[in-house]
Amino acid sequence: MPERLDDTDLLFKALADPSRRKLLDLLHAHDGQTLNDLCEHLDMTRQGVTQHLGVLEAAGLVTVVWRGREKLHFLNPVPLQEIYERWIAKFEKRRLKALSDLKKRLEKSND
Amino acid sequence: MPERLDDTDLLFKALADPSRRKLLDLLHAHDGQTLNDLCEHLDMTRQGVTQHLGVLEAAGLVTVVWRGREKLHFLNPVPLQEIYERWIAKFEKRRLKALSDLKKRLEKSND
DNA sequence: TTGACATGCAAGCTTGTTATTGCATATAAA
DNA sequence: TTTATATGCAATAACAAGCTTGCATGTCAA
Repeated sequence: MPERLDDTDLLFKALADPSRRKLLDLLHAHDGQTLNDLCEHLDMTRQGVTQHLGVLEAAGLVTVVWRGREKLHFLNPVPLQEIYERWIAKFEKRRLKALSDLKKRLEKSND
Repeated sequence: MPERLDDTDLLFKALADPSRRKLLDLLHAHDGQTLNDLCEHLDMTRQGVTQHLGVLEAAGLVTVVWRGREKLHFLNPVPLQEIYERWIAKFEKRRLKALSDLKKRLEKSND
């Protein structure tokens, strides 16, 4: 049976591939591109790109709107914000504390 | 031949596994734990945990110090900060702009 | 209504990842 | 110096990921 993946896993796995990160950059540069637009910048078949976009969609990083026979892709940065809060800000506090402890130690050693 | 991975790739791939994220949380809760300490919280063999820690080390997220026959593990949050700057702050600006555009549109529609 | 275009769906190949088992080595403790 | 502890290294098996090829479908334009 296929393993059930939670949202965090979908998100980090989506980001763990250079082609997908490139797609995010492409959409950041110009939102609302069609599949064909995006394909022109990646060195793989259209079907490969489709699969990557599917992963980004499943992770909630990309939203799709159909216009006739064209599929327009839009970036959704909200999940990135969630990563920040859960996985960066939390660990950042520790880093800042370490710096401040170091500072205190240095000041103390100057006594 | 094995594909050469850049730093960003090592970092995101390191984060793309729930066991490794759990290890980061464990070290965040209590830094400097030995391999055996960490093993007690994961449902896999010691060797499995060793391999995960190797991935975290390669990504620069964990640093190791030997004390006799014990291996102590320390968290390094600096690479997370780099992710923030390159992959979150950048996209966050777009999100804030979208919100501000929405606000302007709403204000306009109230005229 | 025909042909070109934009895309979907699915099978299959190749490679990478995760975890295991088995054995080896170095350090500490009895 | 023997035994237990903490760990490393390597081969392998099971599974997942990435990409391709081939064909199908819906939409637009002449």
